[in-house]
Amino acid sequence: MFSFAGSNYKMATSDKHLHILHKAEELFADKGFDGATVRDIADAAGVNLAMISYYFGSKEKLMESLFTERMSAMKIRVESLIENKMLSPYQKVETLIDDYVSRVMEKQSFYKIMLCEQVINKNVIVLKLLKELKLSYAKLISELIAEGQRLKIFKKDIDVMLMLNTMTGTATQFIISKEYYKEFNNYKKMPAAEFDTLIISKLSSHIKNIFKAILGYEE
Amino acid sequence: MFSFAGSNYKMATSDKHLHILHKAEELFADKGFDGATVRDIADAAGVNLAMISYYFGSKEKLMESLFTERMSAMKIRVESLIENKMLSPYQKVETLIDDYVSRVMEKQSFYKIMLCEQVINKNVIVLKLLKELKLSYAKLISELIAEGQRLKIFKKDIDVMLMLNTMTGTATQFIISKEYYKEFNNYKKMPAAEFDTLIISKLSSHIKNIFKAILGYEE
DNA sequence: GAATGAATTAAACATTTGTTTGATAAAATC
DNA sequence: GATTTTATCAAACAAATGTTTAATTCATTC
Repeated sequence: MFSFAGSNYKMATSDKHLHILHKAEELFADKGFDGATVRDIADAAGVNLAMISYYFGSKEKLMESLFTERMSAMKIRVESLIENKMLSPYQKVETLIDDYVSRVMEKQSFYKIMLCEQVINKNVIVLKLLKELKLSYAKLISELIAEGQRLKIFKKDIDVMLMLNTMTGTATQFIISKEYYKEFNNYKKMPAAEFDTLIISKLSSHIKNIFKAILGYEE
Repeated sequence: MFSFAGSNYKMATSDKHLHILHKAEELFADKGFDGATVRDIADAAGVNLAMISYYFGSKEKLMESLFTERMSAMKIRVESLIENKMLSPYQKVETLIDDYVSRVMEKQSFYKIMLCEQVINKNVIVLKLLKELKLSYAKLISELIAEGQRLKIFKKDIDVMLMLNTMTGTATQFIISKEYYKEFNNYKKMPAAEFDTLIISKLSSHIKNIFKAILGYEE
């Protein structure tokens, strides 16, 4: 029996696997990898302490599992977008931004973890996954930009990685200073869900404007 | 006697205080607050383990001391810039960006720590300092922008905090993905110091261009 | 329905953690 | 120069940590 959301019911092993993973994700985001103890995670997931080692091998490997799970999904989405023949280069850029912003807002916990892991650089497997994602991402976008440059709709001499830094930086910076934003702009009484949709559109159009300026694109 | 940089010489108490603080800063940036142990810090600073508690009271208070020391300097610099009557609003914006970028690059360790602390939000005193800085910063810049708007050199309806997010986000995102940037742009053979000065000017002009677009400013 | 394998458990394990102690050395004060 | 205060140290402390154990329950297979 497995206690979850108040009621008890059986859960497939792979589901339980995921359930633990996502509870760990929340705790890692709130307390950091070293701050969240295996006991915290086991309690939050409603499983016995020993199950963490039993399922994942170790706390470190649990973190690696989380990264593998979350990051495999990301890469596919970007690649399929780039390969879409129906969209112009600028439409691809816009879709990319929309996609990125909504994904960051939806998976805030994971993006917080990514941020800390990039600072600390301890787990070599996580590091490798991050590097792989980052470089392949930059490469894909580079080709996209180059295509736009051939079509003379984008400026020459664009620092792609700096541009991407601005997108990821703006979005991740936002999730860690969300509360200050609320307070400063008097959004404190607004329901959380409403605020989130509002901010997704604000962030998206903000970044799109920036990208237009960087790319020298005019519609 | 106090061992430092290979040789032994006496050091004033307040200097030793600072010396420990800055060694701790490096370790917190590399390993995170929970990852860096008091023993690590004592070893790195070349002092006895017990001296940390003796000087600072606790590991947490050591962190708070670090924040108090580093952040008091920041606020003063911004305020004196804003009050400078010799500069036009846009010149102030440019100086602000130059100032911010070079400070982030110069104090990379501390900005890494700030990033993680904002994610984790554990130490209430650190949290309070961060909030205070962030809001007072946004307020000052808001007034500066409003002045530019009165003079009709800046656009209306500017989301100041989102704009600042872009500046801080781009810069901090850069310091945590510096190595990828080097690799992607084939800067790997360049000496570290040369790369740093290069990147300061690149980052500054990048952010200035973005701000020009956001503010609708033309020279 | 007995036998096999997987899942779950409470307890124990060895380290590591931040902090304190009590003794000693150095410096400052009178 | 004696006394008081401050600084330093090795050792000890209790609590917390990730992991393992060995027993037990559950599910599946024959």
